[in-house]
Amino acid sequence: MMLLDDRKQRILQAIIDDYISTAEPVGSRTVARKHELGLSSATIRNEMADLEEMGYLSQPHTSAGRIPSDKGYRFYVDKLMKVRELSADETESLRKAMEVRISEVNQLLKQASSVMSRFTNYTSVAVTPQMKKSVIKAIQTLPIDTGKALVVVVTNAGVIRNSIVKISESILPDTLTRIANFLNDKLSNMTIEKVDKSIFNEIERELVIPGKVVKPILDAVTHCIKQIDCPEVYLDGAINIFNHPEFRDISKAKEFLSVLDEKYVLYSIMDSVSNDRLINVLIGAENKVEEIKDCSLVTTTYSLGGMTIGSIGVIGPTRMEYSKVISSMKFIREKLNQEINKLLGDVDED
Amino acid sequence: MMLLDDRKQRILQAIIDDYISTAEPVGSRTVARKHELGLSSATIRNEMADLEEMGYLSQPHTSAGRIPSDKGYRFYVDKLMKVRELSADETESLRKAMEVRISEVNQLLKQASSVMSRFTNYTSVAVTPQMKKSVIKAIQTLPIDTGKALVVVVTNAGVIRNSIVKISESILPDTLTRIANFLNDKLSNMTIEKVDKSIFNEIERELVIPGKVVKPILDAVTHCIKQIDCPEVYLDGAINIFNHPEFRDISKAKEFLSVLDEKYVLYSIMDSVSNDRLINVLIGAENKVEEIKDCSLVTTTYSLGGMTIGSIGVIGPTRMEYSKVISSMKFIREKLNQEINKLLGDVDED
DNA sequence: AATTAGCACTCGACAAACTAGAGTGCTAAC
DNA sequence: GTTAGCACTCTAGTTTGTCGAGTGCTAATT
Repeated sequence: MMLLDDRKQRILQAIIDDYISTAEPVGSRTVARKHELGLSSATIRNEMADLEEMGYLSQPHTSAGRIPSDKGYRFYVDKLMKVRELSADETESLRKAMEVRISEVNQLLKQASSVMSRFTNYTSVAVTPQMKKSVIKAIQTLPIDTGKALVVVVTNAGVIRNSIVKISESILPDTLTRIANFLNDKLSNMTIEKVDKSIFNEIERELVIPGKVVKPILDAVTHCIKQIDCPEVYLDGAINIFNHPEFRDISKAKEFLSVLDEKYVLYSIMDSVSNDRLINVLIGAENKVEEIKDCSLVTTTYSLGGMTIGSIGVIGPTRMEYSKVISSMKFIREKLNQEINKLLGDVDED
Repeated sequence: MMLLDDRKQRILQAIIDDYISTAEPVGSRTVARKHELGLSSATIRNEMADLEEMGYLSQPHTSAGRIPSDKGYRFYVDKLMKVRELSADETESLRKAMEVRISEVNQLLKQASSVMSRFTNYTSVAVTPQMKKSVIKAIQTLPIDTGKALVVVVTNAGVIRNSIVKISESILPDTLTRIANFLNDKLSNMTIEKVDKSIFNEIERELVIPGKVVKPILDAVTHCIKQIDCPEVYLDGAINIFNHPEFRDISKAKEFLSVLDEKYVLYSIMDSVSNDRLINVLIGAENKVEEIKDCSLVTTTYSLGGMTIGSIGVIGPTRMEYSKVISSMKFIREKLNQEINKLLGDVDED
């Protein structure tokens, strides 16, 4: 495959920069005028025809300027784009926005998502991963009231779930404590994927307590574990899409928003993004969901002790300010990792 | 003020029924044709002119049919509308949709909201109320790991919040239990609005435990209480608005969605609705938020032992299928109250 | 051989002009 | 009190024409 020579690259960059800021197809004259390449429009015209043939640009219709194709954006993001430095004001406001007392990891993610959407003017998504590999740290049962108890499950990733159970009123707090201790012995330090029916059966056999009390508690534990494993999706700044002309058409806006409404679709997209890089960029049809094939997605993940505990992404039109999004996301990622450590740092020890 | 005679009422009803189903301004001919009132279009024309003068109808422009005004809808909802009975299929599918094992009240609300939006094809909002009047049932501290403990607060309304605290590693589980017992003695059965700085100061004075441990735990309790009191807003079916022609205009859709995005605006609307009736209907400009002055809101609340623990609403264009919305909401309300009782029935005892 | 100027052509966006149709208000007849 | 008839109004949709930006090609220039 033919490579882009230096001049072609500069022209491509000029076109994409221009298109990102104006949203209008870019013509040869514009390139010649605005960017000082020392070339006439005719020359640029020829180069643009080449770039189109090579698949980096496309034409909405014959007598319009060119717009970047997915391939064009890909090249731009990988090779051409100048990384934008955040100004002091910007870092300051991001830093401030992340300074909130937060007690659970999910809340932190949610907050980060909100910050990103406001800062970038795009829509932001945050998801918690499947937690199959996370480890149970503690299980506790608390008497709340006559006939009621609370079951709490805590994992090494700082996720906490609880569930109320009705129990016979004759159960003494001590009994509950005994059950909790037994559950802790059996289950703590296990990954949740390993917790299954057979273990519960075993527990039910070994733990002989009069009155039907063990079963409902085990059910509650199961329920908590299911909830821990069940990924959550947070969304922010959905209406930001109305700021971008590509969604002026109502049916486009609807398509986009309908994807956001289906949380599991969103989840599967976020989940399928490979996370081999710090920041991942998925351009246009690189994602498989038809409805958002004109959108790009910039994502990153957070981890604690080698375990991914959440990922966050910004989604907007392919004509996205990649530079701004990527640099702010790097910053937020950093900040978020710090916060997570502050919060849970020493809980984890692998 | 002049009252509507029987014929005017029937004509008004015909017009509104028609407009609700077609979304097109209704002309005199249409009324004469579709609804068998035994009157000619000319007569109806005269009556319509009267109805307009009286404020029940309005004309988008001189040579169009009439559309109902807010006042017209109000009369329709209060007096004219035939209550729609849900079919067996419909009740069945609603009943099924509400059958999910759910452990916390908020989840239940969220589920109800989702069901309503799917069933009605409008957007649904659910909010938890301010919980100032709710009563602390239990506070517990759990050791999770060396240097970490979990603080859990439970209220009579079934709301549970927790917060992680870092504590010195030398604190023994027994000490934690002692602290918890002390907190329970002091705080349980108090309404959360009564819990303030001075009580915490008192506790800090009386509860002498070496090592800085009491303070962080109290902070965590404060944090949990703040969270309990902090209302939450759930949203579902936002894209449903695209099904309705009044939002075909992108700026209208944006206005609507921007209100949904501002959770606190939504909250304040839902909160301000008087709940003196089973089902409340707020039509058009009856709500004070400019952006949704062309929308109506149908709401209801759920309570447990006299305390409101959540409210849910459906929001859509003023041209709403009030009948369907109201009847399904009645059903969901019923169902939800049952579920809440099943879940928390005997926790509460006033 | 690469670059540029020049020119005919294409196409979409926009505005002006026109048409069809639905609905009204009014008057006069029933 | 009700209805038929008619002139009038206004919107939505279509047609037509114009403008301008941009292209591709060819021939001249460096």
